[in-house]
Amino acid sequence: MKADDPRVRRTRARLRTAVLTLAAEKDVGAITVSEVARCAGVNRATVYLHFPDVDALVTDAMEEAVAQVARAAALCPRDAPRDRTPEPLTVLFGHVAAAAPLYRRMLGPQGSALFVVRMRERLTAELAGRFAGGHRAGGLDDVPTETHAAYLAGALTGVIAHWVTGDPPAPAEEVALAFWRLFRT
Amino acid sequence: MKADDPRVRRTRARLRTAVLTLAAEKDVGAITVSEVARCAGVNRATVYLHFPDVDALVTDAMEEAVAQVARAAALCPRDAPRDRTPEPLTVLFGHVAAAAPLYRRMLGPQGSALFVVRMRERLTAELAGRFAGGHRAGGLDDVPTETHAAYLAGALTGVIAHWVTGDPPAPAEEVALAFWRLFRT
DNA sequence: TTGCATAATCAACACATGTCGTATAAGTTG
DNA sequence: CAACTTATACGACATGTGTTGATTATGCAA
Repeated sequence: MKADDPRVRRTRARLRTAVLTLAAEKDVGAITVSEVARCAGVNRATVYLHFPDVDALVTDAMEEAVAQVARAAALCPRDAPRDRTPEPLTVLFGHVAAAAPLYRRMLGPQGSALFVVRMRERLTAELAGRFAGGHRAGGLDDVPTETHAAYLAGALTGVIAHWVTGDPPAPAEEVALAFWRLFRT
Repeated sequence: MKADDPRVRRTRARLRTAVLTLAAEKDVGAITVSEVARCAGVNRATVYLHFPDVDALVTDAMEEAVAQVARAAALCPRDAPRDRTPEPLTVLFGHVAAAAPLYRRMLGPQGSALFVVRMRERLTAELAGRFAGGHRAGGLDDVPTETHAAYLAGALTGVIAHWVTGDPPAPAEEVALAFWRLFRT
C-alpha cells in the first residue's frame, strides 16, 4: 500500500476529515468504524486496509495536535526566568485550551490509551533530543536522558490532563506558569 | 444493588478472579465480557449489572495494584538524602517490576485509558493530601497544590510507563534512583 | 492505448456488544 | 414457614467488529 498513491491519499484524507467531523459533534470514545466509513463515504472494509482499529484511526487524525504540543514543549529555553512563562509554553497551553474538549476526551476515562501513549512518546523523544549533548543543571547529568525526558513528558501530560478535566478549568496562563515554576525548580 | 448482598459479593468475587485468571494467560486488552462471564460461570447479562464495560471490569480487578503504588508514593519522606533511594520508592518500583507484564499492558498502546486515569487520579489525590498544610521547598508554596500533585503523579506515571516498555528493561533500583534524583532537584 | 497492478467495493461470515422482558431462585423480613 | 424483594438466568434483539474471497475501478507505465 503506497502512501503516495492518489487513491490512498484521497481515502485517508476523507477518513481524517470524517473523524474530526464526528469528534466535534459526539463522544470521541463512541466513534465507530462503521460511522467513520459511512461519514467518509468509504466502504467499511476499506477502513481496515488503512487502520487496524478505530483507535489508530482517531489517533492519526489527532497526530497533528500532538505534534504541535511536542514541538512547543521542546522549544522552551531552559534558562528562561523563573517567574515569566516562556513564549512557547504560553502557546502550548493556549493551543490545548482552544481544543480543550478534544483533550478532555482523549486524556479522560473515555479517552484513548493509544493517544496518551503517543503523546507521551512524542514528548519524550522531542525532549530527549533537546537534552542530547547539553549540560543539565542540578547535578543530573548522570540521570539517563531518556528517563529524565520521560519524567518531564509525564509531568506535562499529568498537568494537562488534570487541568482540562478540572471544573471550572483554571486559566491557561495560571497553569502554564505553575508548570513552569515546577519545571524550573 | 446492595454491595453487601451475599449474592452480589459472590458474583463480583467470581468476576474479579476470572479477570485475573485470564489476565495471567492472555493479552489483557483482548479480554472480552463474554470470556469473563464464561470463565466466572456467570451469565453475560449479569456482568452488565455490575460493570458498564470490560474496562471497568479489568480496572476494578487492578484497583489493589494501583492502590499499592499510590500509597508507596505518598510515603516517601521528601527530605531524604538525594543520593539514596528512600525505602517506599524502592518497594514501589519493586512491586511494579514484579508485575511488569501487567503494567506494560495497561500503560501501553493496548492499555486501558481508564486504568491510566485512575492511577494518575489516585496518585494525585494521595500526593495532594501529603502536601496539604506542609511547606514546600523552592518557593513553590504559591503553586496550586493540586497542580503540583498532578505534575508529580504524571512524572511518576511517565517514568514507569517508559521503564516497563523499555527493551531490555533497566534495573528497578536504577530507575528508582533516577526518579528520586529528578524529584529531589 | 492497452495492460498490469492494486485500491476500493461488495456480500457474507463468526463473533462480541449492550440492552431488553420475562422467568427463576436466592436472600431477607414478617 | 410464608410472603416479599431482588439478583441472576435466559433468550432474543439490533448493532458493531474484524476478516475473507470475489469483483470492479482507478492509476500508472510500456
